[in-house]
Amino acid sequence: MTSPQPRADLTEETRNRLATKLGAAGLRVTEPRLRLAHLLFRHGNRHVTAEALLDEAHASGLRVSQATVYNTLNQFQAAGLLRQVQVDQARSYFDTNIDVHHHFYVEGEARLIDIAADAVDVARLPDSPAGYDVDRVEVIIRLDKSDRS
Amino acid sequence: MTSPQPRADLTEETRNRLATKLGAAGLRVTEPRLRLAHLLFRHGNRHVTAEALLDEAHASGLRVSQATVYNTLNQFQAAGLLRQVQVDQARSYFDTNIDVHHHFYVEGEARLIDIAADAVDVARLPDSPAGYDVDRVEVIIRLDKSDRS
DNA sequence: ATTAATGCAAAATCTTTGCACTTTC
DNA sequence: GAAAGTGCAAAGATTTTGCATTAAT
Repeated sequence: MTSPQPRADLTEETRNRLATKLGAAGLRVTEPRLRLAHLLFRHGNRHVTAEALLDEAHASGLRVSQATVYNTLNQFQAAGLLRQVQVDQARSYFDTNIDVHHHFYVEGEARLIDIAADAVDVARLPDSPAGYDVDRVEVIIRLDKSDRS
Repeated sequence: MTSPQPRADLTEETRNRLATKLGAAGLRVTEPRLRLAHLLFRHGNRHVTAEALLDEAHASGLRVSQATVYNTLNQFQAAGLLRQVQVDQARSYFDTNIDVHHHFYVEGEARLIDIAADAVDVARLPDSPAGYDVDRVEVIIRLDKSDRS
């Protein structure tokens, strides 16, 4: 029998890396944040809802409250570690990919798929209304299941 | 003194036009729907939240319930008379412009501005994942108030 | 020591729903 | 008169908040 691994693969090295990341973002390094950050960032880019992250945290043995998950997601977003994607009126999605890019979205499946920035060419943009600047341009390609004939 | 106008400028002619529109969309012609449709469609394109429409209805002397406003907006949307725009996790916006077009959005001001389809050039799109078709392409240009230096 | 983070439960928002009654077709 | 719409209030769902306790700087 191997011994239980309450902290999964959160090694000292990973902890240090994440602690640096949090520190650089101006966030205090706490155990819940470290472990949530680990869940979020360990495996490439992903899209996550608050509920999904809470479930995942619990499944991984992390006892964290709903409030902390919401606070953490919002703080990470404010700190630029996550991006919020608005595709569904019901839930918010958080994207660990903070580079400029776009999304496919399949309604009904609640599934987001990243599109690399250079895969879409937004050639021309209208002038912004006077007094306003472009913050960012979001392209969402809404998909339907194709019904073959 | 002129007599009160409980139905504002909802003339017989307008009622007939709207009744035809509802009928063509497969919706029964009822007084609340007719009056809400009038508020929505009388003055060019607009963006409206359920709350705003309810307030407007009450201000115009129409006694409708919140439930009816939500039902009506959802039915109009399902019937293709309105388009729902997802820009804010908090509230849903309904757009009376059902043609292909895009939006500016100013967060914090809860303001949507239409962009004509031909003012944006989405030159290249990635292939959709296998088994899925493009329903529609949505471009949202998020704006910030420009701070002059 | 100060300041911030966390948990818990309650509150706040927006939206939907159940059901009795009314209206449309 | 059958089917659908409406109002009312209650329920649902997601997200936020207040406050006491705990942890980080």
